[in-house]
Amino acid sequence: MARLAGVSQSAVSRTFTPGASVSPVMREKVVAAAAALGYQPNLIPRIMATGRSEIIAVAAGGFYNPYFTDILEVLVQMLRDAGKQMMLVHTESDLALDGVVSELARYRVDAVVTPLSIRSRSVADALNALRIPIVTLNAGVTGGLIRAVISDSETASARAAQLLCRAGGTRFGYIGGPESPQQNLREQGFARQLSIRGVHEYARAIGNFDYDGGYRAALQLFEQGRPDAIYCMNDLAALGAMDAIRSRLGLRIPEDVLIMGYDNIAMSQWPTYDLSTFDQDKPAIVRAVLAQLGETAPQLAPIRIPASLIERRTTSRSTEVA
Amino acid sequence: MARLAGVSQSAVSRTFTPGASVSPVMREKVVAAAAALGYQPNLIPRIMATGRSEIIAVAAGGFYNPYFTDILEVLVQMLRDAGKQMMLVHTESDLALDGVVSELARYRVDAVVTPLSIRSRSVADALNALRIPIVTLNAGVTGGLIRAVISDSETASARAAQLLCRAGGTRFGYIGGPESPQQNLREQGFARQLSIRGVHEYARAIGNFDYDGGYRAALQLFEQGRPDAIYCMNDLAALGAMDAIRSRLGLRIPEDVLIMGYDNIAMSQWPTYDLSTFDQDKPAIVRAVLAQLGETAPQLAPIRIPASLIERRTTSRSTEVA
DNA sequence: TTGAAAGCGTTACCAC
DNA sequence: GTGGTAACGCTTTCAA
Repeated sequence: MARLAGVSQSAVSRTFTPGASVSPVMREKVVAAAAALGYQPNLIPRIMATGRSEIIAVAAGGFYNPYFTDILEVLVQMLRDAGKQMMLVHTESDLALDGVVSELARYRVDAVVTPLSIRSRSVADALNALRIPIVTLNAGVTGGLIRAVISDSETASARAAQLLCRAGGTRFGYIGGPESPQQNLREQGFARQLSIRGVHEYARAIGNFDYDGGYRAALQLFEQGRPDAIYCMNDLAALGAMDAIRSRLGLRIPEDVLIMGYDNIAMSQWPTYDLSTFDQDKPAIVRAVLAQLGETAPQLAPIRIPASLIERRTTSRSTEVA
Repeated sequence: MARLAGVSQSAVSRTFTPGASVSPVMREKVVAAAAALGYQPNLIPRIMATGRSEIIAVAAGGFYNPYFTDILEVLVQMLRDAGKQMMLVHTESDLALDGVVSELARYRVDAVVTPLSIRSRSVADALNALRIPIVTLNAGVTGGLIRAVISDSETASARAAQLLCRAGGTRFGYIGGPESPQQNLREQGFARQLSIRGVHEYARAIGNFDYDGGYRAALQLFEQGRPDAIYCMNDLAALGAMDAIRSRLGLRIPEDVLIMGYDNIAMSQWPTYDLSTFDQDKPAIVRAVLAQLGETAPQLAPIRIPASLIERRTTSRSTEVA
């Protein structure tokens, strides 16, 4: 009610609306009054009047994975720079997504961003029915209001196969996660490149995206044979695998076993691990997400963000130099 | 406008208000109509009418520290269970807090939760002036609308000194973080217990709460002397210290150096580290925060949540058994 | 450029 | 137990 201190509410509204026409005199009066009263316009009625909240919801889970929390941090910062607020909800599976989104809809959030993969057409349909734009940071079903920004896993994974071969790998292993689009893309990219190079077989084990999963998967891999070059679909699992290989199996890395991950989480560069991996350009990913938030026309294809190879000690076997 | 499908808006409002008096018949009619139209009450006008948003804001930084993201995860889940939403904003320093909170105020958030320590009276005053309840997960200035829920650092740190002595430590070291209330409490608790045990000197080095800080601090510690028992104010720094001690200094843990941390982050139990530490009971902490959100009377003293000792290999020297 | 007035979709209060 | 009606504090449209 800052309008007691000057003129009409229209004037106040206009001074606080970016591109409105107010005379300098008017604006000055209003600003002075606002400062005196410590007045700040309430955003709630604005949302009601305009239908836009400037709130972006993020539905995420897996906070144990530094990759997700890194993305979350970049996202929360860039959203704020873009003048938007973030509402955060915890969601473990895409199956729960439509429930979460419909709840969020009641707050009139402008869009939902999620690292979850939308795995089925039925979930996608339920989501589209809610009429809220969704940007997923994962491969999966898209179309309608669902858009995707993904890491270019196939290209990177082919590169991994290449590097492991060059570094002297001869018996390959792959540690993946539960069935999911990214899991499949990474394994395919890896397998294809291997087969181009004449390697048509490799051991595989499925972990759970986390450290323990990688630890167990590595042991399984060695029950099947004696791989000397392992590609893991994410760093956290790779670190678990490294520990299993070193402490449980008593093998050396990279001398006995080469290993690579994906994500470039902070721990991967700790000297104990010094893991070769692919860096996902988080700012680029988030920028792409923000750009998608502005778009309205259905997306033709997911935006692919290239990942860059980070070579560290786990792939630098001396034979390479020899 | 589900009211086209039955009766008055008051009736609709009542069916969607938990403790309201509606006849089963009425409720049935409304629910049916809502289901048919896919109607869900818009929460924005409700906020405007009631003044309560059921939104709790969280102002946090330091996502690189798993302790914070663990707390965040528990918080986001429990808030939801309590029927509230979380708005997340990134904030590195308490100095920025009043700016952030006043911005949040425009969304009519019910309260702000932050792991940041409110270090000065002037920041506290500025915050109180905004008339928004604040719960900090850290020691510091409280009073007015500012409440605190903290880990009982002093007791735990005394316990650390005790354990390191019993395990055979004779020359002590402490790795802390930048000046902050928790840093001081942990160092004091540790130092006091040492001095009770007749140890009046210890080496100290200041890191930066993170891995690199701990790594460098450990090296500094060993430039000052040759400590054989080190207490770190948090796990992340302890892990950095462990790597420095092992790879750079070539010493063994626990044979040559005992070490302890605080927080019990996931990585501390990885076999490579197997770090003794203090577990902060995150659900208990968050429950206490939620309880504080309901309180209105000024808080007399910060709520202290005990931390429990987790003994692992880094403090189990064989001399202990001897 | 400015002011008046009508909405926005709820809740809250008051009769019935 | 129910319906009517006045807020809530903005934006928007329309005249001046």
